[in-house]
Amino acid sequence: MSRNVLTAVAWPYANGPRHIGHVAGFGVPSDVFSRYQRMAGNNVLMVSGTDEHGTPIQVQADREGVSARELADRYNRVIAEDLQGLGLTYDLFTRTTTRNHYAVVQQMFTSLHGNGYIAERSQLSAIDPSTGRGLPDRYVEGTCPICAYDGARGDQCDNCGNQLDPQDRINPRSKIDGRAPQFVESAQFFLDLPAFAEQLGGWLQTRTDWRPNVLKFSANLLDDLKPRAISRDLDWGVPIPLPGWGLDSTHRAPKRLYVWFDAVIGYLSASVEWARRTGDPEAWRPFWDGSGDSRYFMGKDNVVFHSVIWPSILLGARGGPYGELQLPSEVVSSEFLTMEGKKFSSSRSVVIYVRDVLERYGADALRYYLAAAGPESSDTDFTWEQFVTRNNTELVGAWGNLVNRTVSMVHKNIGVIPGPGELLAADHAVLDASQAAFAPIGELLGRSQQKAALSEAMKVVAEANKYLSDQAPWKLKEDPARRETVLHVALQLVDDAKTLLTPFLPASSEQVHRMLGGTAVWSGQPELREVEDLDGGPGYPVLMGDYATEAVWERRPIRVGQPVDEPVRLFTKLEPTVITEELERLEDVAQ
RNA sequence: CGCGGGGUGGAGCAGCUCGGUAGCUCGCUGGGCUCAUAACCCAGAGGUCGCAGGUUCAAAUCCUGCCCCCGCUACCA
Repeated sequence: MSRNVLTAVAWPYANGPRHIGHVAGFGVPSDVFSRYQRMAGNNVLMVSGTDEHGTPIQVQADREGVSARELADRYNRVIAEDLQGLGLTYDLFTRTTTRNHYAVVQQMFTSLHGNGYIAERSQLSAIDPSTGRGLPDRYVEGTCPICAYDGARGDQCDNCGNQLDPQDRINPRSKIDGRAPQFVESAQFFLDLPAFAEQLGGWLQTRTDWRPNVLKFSANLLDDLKPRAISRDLDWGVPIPLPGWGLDSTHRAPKRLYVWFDAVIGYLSASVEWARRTGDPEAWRPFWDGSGDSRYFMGKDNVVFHSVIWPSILLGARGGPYGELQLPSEVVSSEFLTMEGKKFSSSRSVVIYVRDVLERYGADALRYYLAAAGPESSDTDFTWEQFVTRNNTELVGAWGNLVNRTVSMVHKNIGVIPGPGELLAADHAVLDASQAAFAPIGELLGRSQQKAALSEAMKVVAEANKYLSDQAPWKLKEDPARRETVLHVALQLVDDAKTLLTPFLPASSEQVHRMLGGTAVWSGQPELREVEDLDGGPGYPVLMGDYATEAVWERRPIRVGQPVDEPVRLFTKLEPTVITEELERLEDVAQ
């Protein structure tokens, strides 16, 4: 029974390389989910891309003296490389600056506008006097008129907590250059979120299987929904597809669709782009027409966009060329990863970049740690000490060593995968337990309980180690038949564990697959491809891949008679000095 | 201020929805094994489950109050 499953992964903002907090939230969980779904026989479409519009990129580009597009190009590539290195199996990882994306966003705007959910209305906006661009509230700071705290920014004072209107602050100044912004009335487009409150409320009430924190938070938002601006005074973004507001507009100040509006539509535009690239432009529809599931992965700071705003857009655009677009089946939000007790912050150099960890310790080591100790249901602290410990005891000591000792014995004593011979009660017991693990672990993965799933899979590993100790095949030199049976059982357990761990540890599972005589690809990996824009824009890199591999979520009997070579080491044991080295590295960067 | 999450042996966590010998991983102590990256296996020590009340034959688990920590509060993407 094959289902269509859309895995929608939050779009990383293209203003720098990704740190491990980012990928702990959206990256590893979404890939574990997708890999499992494919192994379970479902059709998966996993899409995402870099989010490249908006003020922060424009500001950073100005600072570096390059265009926003150049900056976005740079980090789009960096991020795509980071995610490829982690082995995230996107069917398409694209970007928001493609012509396809612009077209889909504009179509959605047009549908919403046609259905009466977008209104034009005047709003007081802060304008940067040096560039003429709009300044988001976050970029304006000043003295709080209520408590006199200097440094109040956004629309709220960090000190006394009172809501502020930006123009009320004393001595307002731009965070970018310290100059006083001008406050001008400016026409903006607003999305009528209150129009959907009732419908969303009813829908959320049916979502009983979501994580409670997402549900409660979302329900809370519905009580106080306000229309929300979807345009900005900025020339970096998707043009507004109305007469007089478009790219060629000369009689109006530059305005573009606001970045959050175009970013969430990326899920749809990337699906459309994927379909066009596969040669069947309609292939995206089964993933959006309500016949399957759609699961969205993000950090908790992003929940509002996925549980309220994106569903509103989907509801409000109905009747357009994309038909009835399904609401999220589930919004999976991760909590935050902190770093040695502090919040991750690139600007304050409290940061560990994905690429550094990949380079030094490998993708599976990082994936394992984030899956085993990540912020699945509560904020979690990353420490190097824990990273080293878990790597050495669990990956190297338990799993890597199981593979190594088993394969090594088979190679030295037999040379091929031995047949089972006569199975005793102990053999049956451990084999039955291992086979029985597939269903409950799959169930856990289906419900996004990844920590529990991984822990259960590791129990199979522990059982196998215990079995070897109990049966002690190294003492069976006088009874080669029994020894072959024990090693056969042990290899089957290794193979089972390999399958169970594949969603978490794709690269090392592939290696185990090969050690046991597998020749076809077991777990697919993403490729970075240079492609042409489909509509005549500049080319760009994407992540795509062929993920239709041998991996299936069930026991596969090992192939008796296959030659077995000396084992390769799956993981590297880390010296404790790694901890101090990394901590010193952090301090160096911070200075 | 509002909302949410959390406080369980030295560390990190599960259990709490549907009350009934407090569980897992790491660390520690002792033993075993020696196939394996000093990895693996067994046994043991260590907790009045934040505090104070309440309900109950029985509470980590339900109710009330309090203390402490963290996050979110949306025009930051």
